[in-house]
Amino acid sequence: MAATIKDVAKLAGVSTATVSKVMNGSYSISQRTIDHVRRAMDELNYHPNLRARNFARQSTRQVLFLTTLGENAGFSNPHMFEIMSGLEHALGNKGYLLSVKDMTPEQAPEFVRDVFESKMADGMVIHASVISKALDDLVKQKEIPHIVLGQPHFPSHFCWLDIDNKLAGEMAANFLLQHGYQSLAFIGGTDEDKISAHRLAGVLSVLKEYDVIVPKHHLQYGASDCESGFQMTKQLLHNPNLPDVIICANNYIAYGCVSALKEHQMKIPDDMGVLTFDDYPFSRILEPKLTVVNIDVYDMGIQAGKLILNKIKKPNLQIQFYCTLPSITARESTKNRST
Amino acid sequence: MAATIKDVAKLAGVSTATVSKVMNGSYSISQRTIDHVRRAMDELNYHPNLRARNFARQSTRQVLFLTTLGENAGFSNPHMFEIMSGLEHALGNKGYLLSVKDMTPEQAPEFVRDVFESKMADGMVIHASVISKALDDLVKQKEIPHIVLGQPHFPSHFCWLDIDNKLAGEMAANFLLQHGYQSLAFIGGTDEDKISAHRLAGVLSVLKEYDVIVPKHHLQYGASDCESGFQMTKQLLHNPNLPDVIICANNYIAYGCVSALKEHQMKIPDDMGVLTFDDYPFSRILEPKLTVVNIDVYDMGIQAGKLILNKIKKPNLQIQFYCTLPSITARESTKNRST
DNA sequence: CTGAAAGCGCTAACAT
DNA sequence: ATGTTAGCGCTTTCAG
Repeated sequence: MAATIKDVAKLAGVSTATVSKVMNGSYSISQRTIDHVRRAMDELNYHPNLRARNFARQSTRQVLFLTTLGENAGFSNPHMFEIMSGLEHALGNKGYLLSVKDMTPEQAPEFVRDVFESKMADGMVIHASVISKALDDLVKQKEIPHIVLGQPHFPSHFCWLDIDNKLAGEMAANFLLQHGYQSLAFIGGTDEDKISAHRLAGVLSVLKEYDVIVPKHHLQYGASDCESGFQMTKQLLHNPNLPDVIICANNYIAYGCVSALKEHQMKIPDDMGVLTFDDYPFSRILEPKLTVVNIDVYDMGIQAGKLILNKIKKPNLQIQFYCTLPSITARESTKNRST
Repeated sequence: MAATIKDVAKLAGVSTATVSKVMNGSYSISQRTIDHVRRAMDELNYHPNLRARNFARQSTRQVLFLTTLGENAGFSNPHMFEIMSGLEHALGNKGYLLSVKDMTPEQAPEFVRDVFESKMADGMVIHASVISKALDDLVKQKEIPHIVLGQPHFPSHFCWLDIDNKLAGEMAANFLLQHGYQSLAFIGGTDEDKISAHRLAGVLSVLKEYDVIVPKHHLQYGASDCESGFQMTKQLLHNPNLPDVIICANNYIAYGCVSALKEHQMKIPDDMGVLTFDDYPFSRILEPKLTVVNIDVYDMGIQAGKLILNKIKKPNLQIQFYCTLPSITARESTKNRST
């Protein structure tokens, strides 16, 4: 049987209260006693029982990550796991443990309520894929410490965190203009693809600022996959009025775009520049390697961890965040044309 | 303040023991009482305090997943997260919660010991990337319920679970021979890459069985990346004695292989067949789509979950497992030559 | 600076 | 079929 606080107390010749104080760093204990207790703990190889501690403290030092974890999630959504890694690090650093729970939006309200009432976790990080109006009501009413990953697509009281895709679009456009590109095209998802839409909005806002006119056909919309990227690029090339660079809403579209350009014997970046968002999964492997506006999802996880810990400490903290700065990685698919 | 078991007992006019029995499905309670208690629970919106329950039960219904979660892990090792998804599902189904903890091999022994002594979790799933001889000793001595994901590269007492890469190699070779291929080449990693080595061993064992001779230069070894795949393929093509199919140890090598074949104007599958292992990340996207021997890592997670739950129930269960059957997905990069 | 003792909320053995 | 009660191991208040 493992040693308990009583054993330590007995061996050290003090009370259990004193042992507890030593463990928790109370100031009112003499160095002498501290040493005694420490020695006793070592000797007995004492490890405090966390279950008892959690119970007594009424806190588990545990944060729950709620998300949809379908089969193939590891491959189709590595970003989520990257966020999770960051989250774990931020929590682990502060002695908190991260737990993961697969969930549908339908199950979420009941589960969240249960977790909260049963004190299973001190706080929750909720992926936007499982939120709902019902969850919003619950979370607000019970004042449940939480952070939502991803901007909710409906008005809500959630405290959330997201990537600034519009800013990413702005950075892309600014970068290209500064490098002497004058005619930008954008191929991306339809309006349902909010990420693509935000990136495009950022691009357009910069172009407008600089009074750059964008011909209608320089904006192509389609599905967010390779095939669609291929088709959209062909559409673009069909019109004699060519852009000098194509901005692809994501890596899959970029893959199709590069294929189409190659088929048309166009050299990248000499005949056409290519820029995309997100450094995954093709941008580093494609020939030529692509210039990207990258988003640091790992850092997003860290931020989420810090936020939820804050929320746990000060539950009345009321924030709605929008953050993580994108960064540009210039590679071979663009060049400096201004020189 | 949330309702406790006492409140429920009082309202239902029974003892707390009875309420507890109702919750835990004891058979010796009359339907009448059950109904009363249930009603009282609903009325008070009672949720049992898990911290108290864990404490009383001396179990947390929680399994810890220990792994190295470096920055970029989500992108570089999606398989691990896919396993994790399967694991979560297997555990969640049985009412267990999965927690995740980043860890170095150096930290692992102390942490594992701590988890075990402190009863923080009922069992652990340990990724092979964090195991060590020290951990093996500890786990054996303390009889800690665990499953290691991945075959240890040293003699140990661990209970582990892995993909049968040798079998995957055998399946690849059998598949190709059955489809009329007669001269197989293999390009893969050096001996350090155990996965590649096992796959090759499987291939060779089948070829030996059928008395197929493999010319030395049909086996190429290099790094496990695209560039190396490219180079190894060029080496292969350099010799006039060409194989009719190239088996690539993994997707990255396959990517380089396909690039090299294209550069040499070789048509796939007409001039040369290509087969690879693992359906990620290029095999479904490359032109042509690749025939693969796939490994169901999600299922591996499920198996791991079932195993660890078994171990938790019956700690003296002594097994060393080797499992998850590979499966073949035939696509465009191979054809049937026997007709 | 230290100790006694009262919980924390639930479970389970035992008694009825 | 149901109730009594003794823990589970630690924290924390209050008294000394």
